[in-house]
Amino acid sequence: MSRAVRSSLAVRRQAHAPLFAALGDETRLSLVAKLCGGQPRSISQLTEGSKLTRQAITKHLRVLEDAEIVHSVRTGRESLFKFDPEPIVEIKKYLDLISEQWDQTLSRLKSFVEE
Amino acid sequence: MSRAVRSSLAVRRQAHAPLFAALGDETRLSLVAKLCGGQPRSISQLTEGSKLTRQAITKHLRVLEDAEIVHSVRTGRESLFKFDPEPIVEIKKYLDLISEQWDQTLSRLKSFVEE
DNA sequence: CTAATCTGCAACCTGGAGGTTGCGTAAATG
DNA sequence: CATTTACGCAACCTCCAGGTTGCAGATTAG
Repeated sequence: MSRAVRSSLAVRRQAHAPLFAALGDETRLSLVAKLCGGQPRSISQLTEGSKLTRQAITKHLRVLEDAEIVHSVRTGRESLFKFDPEPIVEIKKYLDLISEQWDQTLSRLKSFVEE
Repeated sequence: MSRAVRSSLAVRRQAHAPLFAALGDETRLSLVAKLCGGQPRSISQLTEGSKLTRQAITKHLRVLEDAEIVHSVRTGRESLFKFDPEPIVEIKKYLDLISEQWDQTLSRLKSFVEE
């Protein structure tokens, strides 16, 4: 493991854990799935069809908003939530670092066995 | 949003939420970072340098093991934990579905504006 | 054999996540 | 203007995640 990769994993850990946590809930994944379709939706719309209360959905949306996976804009009496892809990209980069580190290990192991 | 993509997001949601949740903790991300280096380590080794108790680390390892991000093998008096890359790959695929859905939206929006 | 090491199990504690209900207010509707 | 709709705030509840301590058993070391 190179020092560069290890430090990348360390430095970004604190920043990324809350992102994973925000996605670590079935209800919130459902909200993300609805919103990444592109069309901004109000809280009431997002509550439709759910077994949960509007307030519960609101709390989940706030969690996603804190993680910046979603942004809200108040328009009139309703607040519209829209998807922001940037944190998803960031998380994928982090996972790529892990995979990369693992692949390097495998290739080292392979060359070791081949000697 | 095509029906195929939407159903993929729905079907896999229940399976993926626990995976994200398992990664949604700084301590566990730290453990993953150590183990994806390739070398299997014992609980005591993984506890070294941490401010937490061995028992706390053990609990975190069990969470990672339930998510199959890590596997343990008891050898003698110590149990060795090793990294398993498969769930990480699975998570990346899921994030790719979300990104793909978002990109499709953008391209539709773009062609709409260009008309 | 004895002592040190590594672990598992169980009890216990605490804070916060996830959920509900109730109420008040602003905005759209008719 | 009266009513419905959409929302925010606050209090409250329950449960479990995350952490600790204590103890006992198995394994290794000297």
